[in-house]
Amino acid sequence: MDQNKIPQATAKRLPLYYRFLNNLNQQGKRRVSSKELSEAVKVDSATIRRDFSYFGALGKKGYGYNVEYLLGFFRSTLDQHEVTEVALIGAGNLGTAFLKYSFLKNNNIRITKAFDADSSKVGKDIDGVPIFHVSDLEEELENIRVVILTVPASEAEEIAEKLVNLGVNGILNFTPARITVPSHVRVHHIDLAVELQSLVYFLKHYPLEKE
Amino acid sequence: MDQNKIPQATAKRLPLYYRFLNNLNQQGKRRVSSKELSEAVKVDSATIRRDFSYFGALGKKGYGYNVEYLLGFFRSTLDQHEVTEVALIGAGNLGTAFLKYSFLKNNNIRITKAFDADSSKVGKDIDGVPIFHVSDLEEELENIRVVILTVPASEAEEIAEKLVNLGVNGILNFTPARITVPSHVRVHHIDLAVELQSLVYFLKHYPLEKE
DNA sequence: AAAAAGTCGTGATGTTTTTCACAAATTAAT
DNA sequence: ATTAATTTGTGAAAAACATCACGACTTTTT
Repeated sequence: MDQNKIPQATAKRLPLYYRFLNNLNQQGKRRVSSKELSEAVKVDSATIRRDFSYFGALGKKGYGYNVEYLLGFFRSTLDQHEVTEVALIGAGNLGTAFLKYSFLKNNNIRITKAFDADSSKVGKDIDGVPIFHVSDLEEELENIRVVILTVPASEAEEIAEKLVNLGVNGILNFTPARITVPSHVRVHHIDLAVELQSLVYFLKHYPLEKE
Repeated sequence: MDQNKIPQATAKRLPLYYRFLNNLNQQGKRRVSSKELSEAVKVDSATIRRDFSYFGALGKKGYGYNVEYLLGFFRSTLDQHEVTEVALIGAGNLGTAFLKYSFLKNNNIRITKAFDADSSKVGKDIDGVPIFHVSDLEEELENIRVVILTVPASEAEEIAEKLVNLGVNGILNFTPARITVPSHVRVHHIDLAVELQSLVYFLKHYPLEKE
């Protein structure tokens, strides 16, 4: 579609840069160097310059980057001019955390509908997001193409299949189940237990320098 | 300390393998091939074989891997014989999700204490984990070395510093703040907003094959 | 006006990770 | 017994990613 030349590793960092540039801009900062950015987002400054360079020469030698210009550039690169609607499936603790998570208000992604299997939650809303019953997915999902999946692991596979049939092509999967989907659907897994266990493993087996 | 030869990418996948082997074992399965594993955890089978090979020849040609043997091997590699105590700082929605997250019961990591700034929560417990006030960190944290940080972003930096002073050397940071810590402290960032935004970006710019 | 300091963009290099592809070994089928 | 089908473990190649280091240009200081 676009420039498929941008490395995936770079693409993953773009939202991070974008958020930090927003912060800088709100603080009234006019310019920023790759070194400052590096300290803030904890990414090597050469990596940052390289990342930016995939989009052309965005900076000025001896000066750095103009915050407003860079912000505008990333805003359009990240399609922040249009709203992306997202649905949340599973309004348990984790799901609720997402619905109340104010950092999503920094950008143009909106969770507009939530679904749950618990009838007692249906009809209510959390932070303004209405909750529907999962059996109403077909009628209510409409043209939403991205969902956050925070259901119990045992439900994941079945619900994922239903979602795909309804046209979803992006799933942010927080369940430990590695769901199987057709090749045109993208799934990003965030596996909380794995993250924690892996941190513990690194601590024991990859000791860091004591300063 | 150990074999620092194991690539980090491999180390990150170990807990995933471990969990899946546990499932297989509970299902009574005796043998498994890298191909089956691959389909289940969505990692290329050659990568799995390579990963395993760092630990020696664990399988048998023409046969595959013995589930019980492999499980036992990973159990000790991942130090599952001893319990790792973890504290949770910030018992909001996200923190509560962790406390109730049963998948941590599959392994030997235990969240034993939670802390929050909200006095009305202090003294209660969530799923058996007692909640203390953050001002009592010094007395209560004791010899816990790993924490899950689910506080508001504005508090992150200050609390992280306090934690480090109390001897913490591993932080699983769910706040959008990129905290600054001494070099002997390991921080893994999980940035929910970035993950969601990055998924949306990939969907728009890296279209997948239609089958 | 000149010198010093700062900073980008990028060629080149180094590192890490993934993947291919196949000999060797084992199991299963005939 | 023989043949066919599996499957590992790994050398080698490829791909992806990060970092170094420096010329070129800009800003700041003297």
